[in-house]
Amino acid sequence: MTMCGNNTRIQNLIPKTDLFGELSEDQQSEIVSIVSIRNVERGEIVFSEGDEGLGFYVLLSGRVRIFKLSPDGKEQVLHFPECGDSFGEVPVFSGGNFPAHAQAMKKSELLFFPREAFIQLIQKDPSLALSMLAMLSKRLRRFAQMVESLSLREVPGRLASYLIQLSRQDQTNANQATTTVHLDVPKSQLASLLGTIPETLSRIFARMTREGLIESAEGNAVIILDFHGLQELADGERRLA
Amino acid sequence: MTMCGNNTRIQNLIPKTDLFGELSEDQQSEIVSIVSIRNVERGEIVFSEGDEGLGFYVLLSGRVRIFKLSPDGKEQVLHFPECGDSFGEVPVFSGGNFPAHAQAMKKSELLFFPREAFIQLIQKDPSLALSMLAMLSKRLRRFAQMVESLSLREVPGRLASYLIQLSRQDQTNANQATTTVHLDVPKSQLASLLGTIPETLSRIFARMTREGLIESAEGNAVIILDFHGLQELADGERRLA
DNA sequence: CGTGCGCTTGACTTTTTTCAATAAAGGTGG
DNA sequence: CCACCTTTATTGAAAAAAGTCAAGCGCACG
Repeated sequence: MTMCGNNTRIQNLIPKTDLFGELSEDQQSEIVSIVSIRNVERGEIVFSEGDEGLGFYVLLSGRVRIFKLSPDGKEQVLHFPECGDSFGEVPVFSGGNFPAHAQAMKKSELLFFPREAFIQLIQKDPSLALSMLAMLSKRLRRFAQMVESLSLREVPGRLASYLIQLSRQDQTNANQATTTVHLDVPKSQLASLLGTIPETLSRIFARMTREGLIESAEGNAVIILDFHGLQELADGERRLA
Repeated sequence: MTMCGNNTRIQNLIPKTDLFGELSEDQQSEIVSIVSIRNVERGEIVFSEGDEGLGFYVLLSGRVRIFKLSPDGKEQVLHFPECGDSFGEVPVFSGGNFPAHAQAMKKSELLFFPREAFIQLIQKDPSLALSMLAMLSKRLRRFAQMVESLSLREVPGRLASYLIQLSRQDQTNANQATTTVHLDVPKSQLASLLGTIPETLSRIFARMTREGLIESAEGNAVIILDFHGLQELADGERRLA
């Protein structure tokens, strides 16, 4: 039920996703035939925790956050899908409802995969199943990491890990004495991803600056001075004053 | 390379697992042909975080804990597989190493599934893939719950949730005014599962007792008096003095 | 009948959150 | 282009939650 123009766009983007990139052209057109596209505006809720999970999504463009909400309104971000990543798959395979909320942080394009049709596709095509298993396994690994991080490390260590991780992804040379990384989300959202609040995050950036680990954290740019020091923080071998 | 006696035992147990219960007899014997059995003693490490993941396990009998270790020796339990549950699947599908440690808490019997052979099985048999997707999805849901719990709720709320969950599983009537639940792990391990330490857990049991939410928590038996009060604690609508 | 391990309790410290106030930044409409 | 307003970020002071350290109890097991 998608328009022709959309189908062309989908056909161009499907091959770039982890999930479908390795499929044959025939298989890819089968995918195209079951998906629909959904455009969402900044702030729009894609789905809420507890909604019936009739299918899952793939992020084509824009930015979405997946998060939990506590009774008193505090938020914990579970993850930010990258473009090409799927989200909301859990109820597709285990039934029931979405385990978390999904909200667009800016205008975004999503693909929607209806549950039944997708399961039929998997049954015809084990390699698709393996791709999905790989996707869920990676997520599981990151969640395990997150649990460890929340429980076993203090906020400075979690932030240090995050900065190191970012600097690895960033094209700039991670072994330079001085490296600039660019936060891909507002600091308030980063706080929520790290399991803390903006005030605490702000104070820790300030302490890191005082100790010469970073030069500054202004706007979304963090200038790293002491890579090795950050690594020690992340490993719990060092602590901030 | 398993002995005949073991094969019989495996054949009896395979049908009881979530993963393989719905397969045909032919498919089940294919499973039997690739697995090997592994017996472990109390305290024995099944695998360590960072080990190469050459396959995954299914718990047949006994008890195993999956946990993370911090540099300074603190532990966070990720989960306790039930009999019939698989664990250590992540590297099978996403490659790389085990994301956590697995240790037997008592003498246990495990099935080992070698990676390559299992993947070939999946390729022949999409319903096996769907079972595994369901297993990983359920785990993902529980991990998301755990992250929420660690980040958004205090220890009393986490413990209350755990007790309520236990009482639902327990055969005894959950709507009785007074219900006794039996902890299936030592309190020190429960503390680690809840992301805290034994001292804190102990103090919270004491506070719950003082407030009349439970009558006692002696040994592994917790006698619940005020089910509704626990629910309020879990939902953050109430706090301990 | 010790010995050791798991559990409990107390006093104290550390980390993080809460509350409040202010400053800076970004977008909108006059 | 600027004034305004909302959102986002920072900083301080105080409170709360949980962790550390230390000591003691009780029960199981050798």
